[in-house]
Amino acid sequence: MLSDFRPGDHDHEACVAVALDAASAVCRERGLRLTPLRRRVLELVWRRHAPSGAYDLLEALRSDGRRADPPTVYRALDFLVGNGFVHRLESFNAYVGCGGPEREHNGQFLICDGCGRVAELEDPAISGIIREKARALGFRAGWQTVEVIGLCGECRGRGESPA
Amino acid sequence: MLSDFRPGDHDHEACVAVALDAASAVCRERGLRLTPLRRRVLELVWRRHAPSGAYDLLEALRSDGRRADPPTVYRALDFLVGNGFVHRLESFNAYVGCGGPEREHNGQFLICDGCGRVAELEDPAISGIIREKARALGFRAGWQTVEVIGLCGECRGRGESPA
DNA sequence: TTACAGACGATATAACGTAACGTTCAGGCC
DNA sequence: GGCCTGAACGTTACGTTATATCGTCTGTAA
Repeated sequence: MLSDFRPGDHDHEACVAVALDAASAVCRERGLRLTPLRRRVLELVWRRHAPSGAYDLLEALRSDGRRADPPTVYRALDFLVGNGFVHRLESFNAYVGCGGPEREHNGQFLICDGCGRVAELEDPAISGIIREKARALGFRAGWQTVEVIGLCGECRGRGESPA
Repeated sequence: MLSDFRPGDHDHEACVAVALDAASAVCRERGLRLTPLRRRVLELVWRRHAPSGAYDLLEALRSDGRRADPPTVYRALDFLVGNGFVHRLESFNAYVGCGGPEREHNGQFLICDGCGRVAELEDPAISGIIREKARALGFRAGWQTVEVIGLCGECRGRGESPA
């Protein structure tokens, strides 16, 4: 698992800092430029464990006092998604921080319908069986989008009903 | 498997007709109204084995001479998706006909990057392992979105390169 | 210092989707 | 038939998500 449903009381500042440090390190390693804008967008994405929409991020950038328009945030997201620091959730048109940017991967996402939090798996059994079943039909699988809506443990405990 | 990559030379008219007849039958059974508009949208979706965007469908309705605006096509799609005649591909914001509308299901989609055609699986091994892996994390899985981009057999044969 | 490339600013527009309200039409009932 | 009702549809307006294009700035290196 690459990122878990963090308990509500975890040290979120530390959690964000770790993610930013990891991104810095990876960029240094690969000769990528983690510019202030890109770093800021990554931070904004990480500040919520729930998915952020591009226009939420845009508004946040503007609250920083920065002049920002859609291409600004989309360019930053392109960089972050392209280099594996952030994932896009297709079924939400939204973005979440990646828990393991050090290596390429094709994760699976559990999205809680109660609290909106997201956990990221990278389970070879899942990706493997999908690849195999596809291959049996003559299909060579490239990228897999696996997104599951449901209820996390905490929300089930609180008796949240699925939408 | 609910629908395959049909060979380029299959009898597409028949293929569309079968889908429309199946939908008619299901609607009759369930007391649903397959109105001319809904039927027409379903037909338009089926005329391509590749996904159709809502605005493509809108334009096609207009070419029919019909006055149509976005809510028209979205309402028809809501009906068709809600009752299982059509699936929405989240990663494309697009729609494809469903090969097995008779019963509820949560399929998996193989989308060819070469020709755009889509195959629909309903493989219990895939949905099962996802549900199990999620459960191991305390997560109760509801709806699964599984969409795989890759190359179908025909396109691999033609040497199409993945994008 | 010049040349170059990548990042960003700025404007405009494309693509996808929904809210709200009025009208029409099919089906049931008297 | 005439009336009622609710679903479907028409219509206007708007909200949300994403991209094209071109100009400017800045850091790097010849």
